[in-house]
Amino acid sequence: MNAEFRCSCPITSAIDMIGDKWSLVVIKNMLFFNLKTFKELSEANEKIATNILSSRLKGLEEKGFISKTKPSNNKKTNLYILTEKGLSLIPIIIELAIWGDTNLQNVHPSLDRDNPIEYIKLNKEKFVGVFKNQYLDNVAEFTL
Amino acid sequence: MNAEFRCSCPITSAIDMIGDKWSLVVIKNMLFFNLKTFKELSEANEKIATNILSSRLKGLEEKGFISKTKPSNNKKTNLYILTEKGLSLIPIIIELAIWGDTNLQNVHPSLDRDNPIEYIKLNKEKFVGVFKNQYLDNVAEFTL
DNA sequence: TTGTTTTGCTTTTATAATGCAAGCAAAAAT
DNA sequence: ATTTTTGCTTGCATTATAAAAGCAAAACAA
Repeated sequence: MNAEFRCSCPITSAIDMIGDKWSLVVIKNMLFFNLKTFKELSEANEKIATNILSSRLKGLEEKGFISKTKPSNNKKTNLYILTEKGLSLIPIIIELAIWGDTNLQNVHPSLDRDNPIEYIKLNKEKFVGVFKNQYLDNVAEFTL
Repeated sequence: MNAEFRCSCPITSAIDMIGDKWSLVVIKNMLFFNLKTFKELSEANEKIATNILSSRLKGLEEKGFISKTKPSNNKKTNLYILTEKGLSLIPIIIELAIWGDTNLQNVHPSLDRDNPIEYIKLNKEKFVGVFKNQYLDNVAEFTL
């Protein structure tokens, strides 16, 4: 996962940065399911291999999307928290959610539909803020 | 590029569908630069290898994002045209453009900035329609 | 009409990304 | 003091991407 850029196009460059198979999935699991530890992330539905998770967490930290901290009461467990830069990806993730929800039901019958996407469509901008604040609330104790 | 799905999450499933290194790049070049032939697509800035382009065009056609036609006056050249399903990816592509434009300048000094992204940010929904209509105008002669 | 290009690929071989299984040390729990 | 958990790493298999060459049919130029 080398972050070289193929050309000067911002779209292609965004894909070069976060367009691998796992980066956005990890960030989504942190954002929507409040997963924070290696264990939690490795047990998410997507079943990422631990060596890949390890290398993605390293990469995401180097690129500034997440920060790694230890909780005061535990010397083993690391907490991975989204930074502002990580949260800046919310609009992309929301568009992926909407697109998947509206376009994939036919080819993917078991796709989750018990989600609030119909509401999100009505006011995307608002929900970008909602998800961001929800996340910041959730991690507030670790970022003070 | 197998379109199997890792889980039932619409975000992860969207990435499974269009999250490889090239699919969105090819679609972007069709959409914004009106590239339509194998030759034109292979000569775009990203310099995709012809074997990869070939396999992506096949995959995108199978998945319904593009359609392949021959112009009436030429028996050799194929024209690849975005379908409605292909055009449904515009919101994702626009978010990638905005994100890349606002977040990548520091790490990618030669990033294009002579683009209308500042305007697009002001009214994303509108520009989704603008780009779609612009494209449909451009390919009208081939889709009648 | 006979070369010569062009187009749209395929084939081959190399490298990089991802996946799977096992292993392992430090910390935490019992 | 022993077992379990956590957060990884290592080794190897598989898949995806890349680079280069080749090639037949169509289009073009002479």
